[in-house]
Amino acid sequence: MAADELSRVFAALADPTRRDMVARLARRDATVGELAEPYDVSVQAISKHLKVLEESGLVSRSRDAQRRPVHLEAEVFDLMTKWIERYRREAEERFRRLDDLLARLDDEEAAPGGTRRTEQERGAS
Amino acid sequence: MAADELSRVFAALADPTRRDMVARLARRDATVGELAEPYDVSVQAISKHLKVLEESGLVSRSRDAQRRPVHLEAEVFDLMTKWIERYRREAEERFRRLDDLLARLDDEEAAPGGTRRTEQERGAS
DNA sequence: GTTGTCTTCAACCACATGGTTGAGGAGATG
DNA sequence: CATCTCCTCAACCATGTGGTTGAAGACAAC
Repeated sequence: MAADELSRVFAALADPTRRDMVARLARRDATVGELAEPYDVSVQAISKHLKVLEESGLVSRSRDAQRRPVHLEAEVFDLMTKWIERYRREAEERFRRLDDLLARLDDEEAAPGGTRRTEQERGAS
Repeated sequence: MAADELSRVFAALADPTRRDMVARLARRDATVGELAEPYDVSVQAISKHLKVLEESGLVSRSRDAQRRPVHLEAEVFDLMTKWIERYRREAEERFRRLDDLLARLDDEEAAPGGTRRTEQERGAS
């Protein structure tokens, strides 16, 4: 998997177990044992998932005796939403421009100037 | 990788080449060849990336002679943003409540009733 | 100091992923 | 028909990922 942060964050959330852990951590911090409890896998497997989440920046760990409380770092979400929203916006603007174009073609069709375009050619759905 | 759609979408975007393709497709549709041109990998590799994007629902392909124009399906972005925003909101509300709690503790400290909490115990950063 | 609890490290395994090359399908064009 | 272009399929390879078990580190508690 690529090394840049955005890739690590997307990859970290591309696993249902890790997404569920993040969902639970949004409500409250938790220890590794608490996090592992609901799932039918070893604690070591959860420890590995946490390592992935930590390396993506989604999660941080402190220390409390033998325990390692896990805390969600929600700011990292911004990285993703900024990326997504940027291209969603571009795609939507482009779609809007296409709407304008189709509307203009409709006008031409209704108006004097002879247009050769048919409903068919424009791909009526 | 897990089979559910959200996992597939996150996984699809966890690769810089695929993210770049999505970014370019936000501006305009493109053929496989056009998409492959900027990258230093084989066309077959790009074809594989497109398969991943298509199976995640981020992209659709039509047909134009031998060409297979690729189109971005931006609605899928909503799946992700909804997931992200839900837990970001929960985490923020929780943070806000913590702020309230700390403010209330400050009040108690300043007011009559003897509280045992010290600045230390609350973990002043 | 020994024991017990929480967690991680290491080695291993099965399988997915991203890349390669080579062959071939689908269609336009000579 | 022959050929060229655009694209995908198949086989292969190296590496990454998610899981396992066993050992061990860090700390509390007896």
